[in-house]
Amino acid sequence: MNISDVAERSGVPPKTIRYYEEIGFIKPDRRPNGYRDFDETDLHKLAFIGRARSLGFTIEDCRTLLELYNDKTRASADVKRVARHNLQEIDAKIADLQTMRATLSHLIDQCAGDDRPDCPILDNLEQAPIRR
Amino acid sequence: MNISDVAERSGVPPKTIRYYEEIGFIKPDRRPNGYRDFDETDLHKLAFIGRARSLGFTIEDCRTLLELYNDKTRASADVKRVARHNLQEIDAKIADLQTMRATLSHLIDQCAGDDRPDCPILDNLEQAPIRR
DNA sequence: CCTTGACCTTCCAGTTGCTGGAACCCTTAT
DNA sequence: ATAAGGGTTCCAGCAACTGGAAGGTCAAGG
Repeated sequence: MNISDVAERSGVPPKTIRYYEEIGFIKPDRRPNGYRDFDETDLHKLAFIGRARSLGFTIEDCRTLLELYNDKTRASADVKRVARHNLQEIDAKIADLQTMRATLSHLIDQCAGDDRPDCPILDNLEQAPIRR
Repeated sequence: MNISDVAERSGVPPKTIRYYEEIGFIKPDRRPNGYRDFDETDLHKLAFIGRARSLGFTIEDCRTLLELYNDKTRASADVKRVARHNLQEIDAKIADLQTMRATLSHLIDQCAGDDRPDCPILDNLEQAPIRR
């Protein structure tokens, strides 16, 4: 299979596939003309990584998951642990954004939004940043 | 004021302050020995940018906000517009993360998390990625 | 006067996860 | 023969810093 076929079928763009080869996720064969030749296993792996990425797993998470995926004797508990960790990170990001949202939304409500120059948003931004 | 003083008082690390100078946010004086010499205005601007960043404004947003901040005749409506746009982006990110969270959380619930190798999480990851 | 340590400086590289573009080769159809 | 549409490599760049190396400066202590 050529790269554009596997891109279409896996949903991962060619550029990204080359990148995933570069970082060692897949090792497709090469034809005599230098073209990459993908098999069904490559296809599965790419779809797997693509889906994991779209669920917010980092590249390093994917590396771990891919090992577990390749190891047919792994315990589901190991996978669950990685997934739980990812879920925690997602929750932390959501909480962070919701805090931001509350503050900003409050500021927007306070601002008249007219032609006058006085603006509570700018006034508030003069405070020290929120440390994290 | 030296860089570490202004870093402490503004809450923005020295490295980041140098970076902000590089991209033109501030233009502190220089002493004969080459050290940067910050005044109160620099301090205010740095705190302003730091706080805006912590509220999810991008660097480009900050550039716009800084102009509005410097322009004492600006209309508060202009500031409000930038802030509203930022709020929309934050909402979009939250929605995205919540979708991820729901899918992942569902998968985790489905997974026994024991010593056996069968795992609904891995099975599901084999599906095509979520396109966006 | 010398040393020590805490500052400060610049510059280069790395982070994350790709993405765009240039320059070039290969294949297939007309 | 040629043109379109594959494929290849390599280099650069995005955001927004952050770390580290190599070196200059300053104030205090022995």
